[in-house]
Amino acid sequence: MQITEWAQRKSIVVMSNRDSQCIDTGFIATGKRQRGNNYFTNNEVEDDFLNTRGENSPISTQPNLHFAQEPPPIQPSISASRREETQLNCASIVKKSDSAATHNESSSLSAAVKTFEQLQGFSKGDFVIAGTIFVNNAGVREVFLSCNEENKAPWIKAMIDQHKAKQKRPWEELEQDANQNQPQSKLARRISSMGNRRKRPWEELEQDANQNQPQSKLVRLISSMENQPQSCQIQVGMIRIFKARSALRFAFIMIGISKRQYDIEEAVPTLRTQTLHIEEWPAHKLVFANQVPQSIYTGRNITDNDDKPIQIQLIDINTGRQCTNVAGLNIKVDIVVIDGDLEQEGLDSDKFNSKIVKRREGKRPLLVGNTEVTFNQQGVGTTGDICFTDNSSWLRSRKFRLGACIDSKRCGTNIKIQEGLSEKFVVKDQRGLLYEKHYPPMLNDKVWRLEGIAKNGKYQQRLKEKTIKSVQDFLKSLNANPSVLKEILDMQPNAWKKVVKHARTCRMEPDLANLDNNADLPKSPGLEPFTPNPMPEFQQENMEVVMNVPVPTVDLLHAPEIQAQYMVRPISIGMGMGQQRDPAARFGSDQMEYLHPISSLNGNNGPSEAGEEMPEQPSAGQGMTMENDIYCNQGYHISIDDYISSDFSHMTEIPGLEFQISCSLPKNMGMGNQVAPESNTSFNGNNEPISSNLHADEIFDGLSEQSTAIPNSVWIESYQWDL
DNA sequence: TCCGCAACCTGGATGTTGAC
DNA sequence: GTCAACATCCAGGTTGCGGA
Repeated sequence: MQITEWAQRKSIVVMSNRDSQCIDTGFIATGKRQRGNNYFTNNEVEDDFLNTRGENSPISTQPNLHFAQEPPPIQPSISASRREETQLNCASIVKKSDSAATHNESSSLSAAVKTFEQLQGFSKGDFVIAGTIFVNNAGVREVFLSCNEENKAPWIKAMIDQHKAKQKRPWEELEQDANQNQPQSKLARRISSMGNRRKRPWEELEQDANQNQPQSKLVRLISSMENQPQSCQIQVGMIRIFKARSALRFAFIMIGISKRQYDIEEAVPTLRTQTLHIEEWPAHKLVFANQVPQSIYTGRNITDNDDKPIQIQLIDINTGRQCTNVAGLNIKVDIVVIDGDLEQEGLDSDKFNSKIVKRREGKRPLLVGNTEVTFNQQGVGTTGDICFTDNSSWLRSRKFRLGACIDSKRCGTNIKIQEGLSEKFVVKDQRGLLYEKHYPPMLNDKVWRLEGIAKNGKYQQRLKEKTIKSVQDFLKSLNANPSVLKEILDMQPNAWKKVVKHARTCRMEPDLANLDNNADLPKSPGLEPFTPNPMPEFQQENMEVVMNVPVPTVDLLHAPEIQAQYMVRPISIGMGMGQQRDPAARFGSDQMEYLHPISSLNGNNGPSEAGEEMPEQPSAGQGMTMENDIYCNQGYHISIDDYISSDFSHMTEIPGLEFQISCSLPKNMGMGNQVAPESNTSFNGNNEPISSNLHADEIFDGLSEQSTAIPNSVWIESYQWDL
């Protein structure tokens, strides 16, 4: 069945002035046929068509392909009740259509119409339409909707008005003034400079899309309306909704339905009719089964996030299931490089082929190695050793995708299989490994492995002058006196927070001493996040105030008998309103019921239920984890994860909430003289509540600043445990 | 192959301007 | 006065190129 034939039968011009491919066609909405009028239901439309054909057309199995024998007649004005009825019917039709759609929902005609309704404020009930959807090489979908004569004119007018309203920009009038030799206003100068500035990526994209349009959309719209021969009674309205940085770009074209028969090609010689064959719909598609890393280095084998080979599966589009028995098919899949700006949505062979990235001039083939994949009997193909020889920065998208396609001729099959695309990723020059940041950083990493500190950059030089060369040095300085370190770096506040946060994720490994400090390979990217061992037993009688810094880390290195994993987490955090360590005495009996321990890392915040019992305080010999030692007033608590990430923002929004933060360490953990005992602190100052949006770092700064002023307002604990 | 240099790109911070 | 949009500045990140 051809659209041309269908259109001629229905006196509908299906048109496109671009190189577009039809991807969907059918009736979007019709009314219900009743005695005395000529509304059609979807099924009736299909029945009519089949009856006309007198045979079981393959189209009957194709969703969204429902053609009526006769074109919808002129529709009388729709009453409110009729409109509601129609809309209900339409919803049913669309739902049915959607459920049976054999291709991506976002590519379907009904999805386009839904979008159109939302953006333009029209209802399907306002018009009786047939429709078809095309996608051109630029990835823009064009939806052709036909409506009845009666509603056509007001619809077009409304579309134009809305389009004008959207296009109107405040400076346009001033720009016009400037063109008329009026003295330039500041705004006009700004407009002028805007014209010279570098275009933003989405503007370039828009420009590309517009290059397919020799005239503005509105000009074309009006022009086409004026120039169409009366005999055709064709009115064309067009609005392009362009959404920057989004693949959802629809161009809506409304075409009228003529009551008369006419020669389509003669009447509209510049328009091209589209052909759709049922055989063109692919039944299977290739899918990348595992995820390609977001960044890949040249010269490195392409594997997934788990360092396993990339796998490709053959999927039945209709069922969505994997084809597990392909033994009889001689299928070989080629792996190619695709421009990252190609989207899965509306993917077809032409678009796929047009986006294959070739090598740059003078360069080696972009992808080297075994780029041919053979399916096993389970329908899974596995890539061999393949790697990139060139980075992806020279593309506008700056990203590649891997593409999987099948050469039908070479495979000796007529089966059409939709090409597959991986997620987009960046391919970096392998030299990038030389300055890659480490997540998490290691203590013996150079300090420029931290975010915000460039190799040989300004900050590294400043730190170097103060003999801060490694992450370990950085953390030492941070713990001893963060304000001094902050002063040395003299960073922007956000940059400072960023580098501190990154440094605090520092991870230590048992074989630390054996690591090569200058090794440039990424350090164990797949390592699991640090998990502390169970804490040893406390010996409360050995309590000793030792420090005030939030993250006891560096000096612990001098206690080799202590396992590293104790070092990167705070041992205890106290949050409260007073000095006593006994929460009951500290908060008073009236608040006791709201106090509760942090017994897990689930991050729950908020008042606990009344009546919850106070936890027992740690005592000698009692197994206790640090999570059990975090309190605050008003029934809120802070999780260890929050502490690690230094994010107290949700806490500081609580009026009246006061912080008191302290950390304690076993006294034999080698803190030595790094922290002066007199710097033991609290952060409730003069018992004034903290109500501003303080970041953890600011809290810590406050700790230092206020420590000497309130020497006795301390709630710090220390325990010793047997190691 | 490694390294240094320089140019360019990118993103965040900040200031300016006009609309409301 | 506030907010949004935009330009400008700045520093880190990335990459091409040439020399050792």
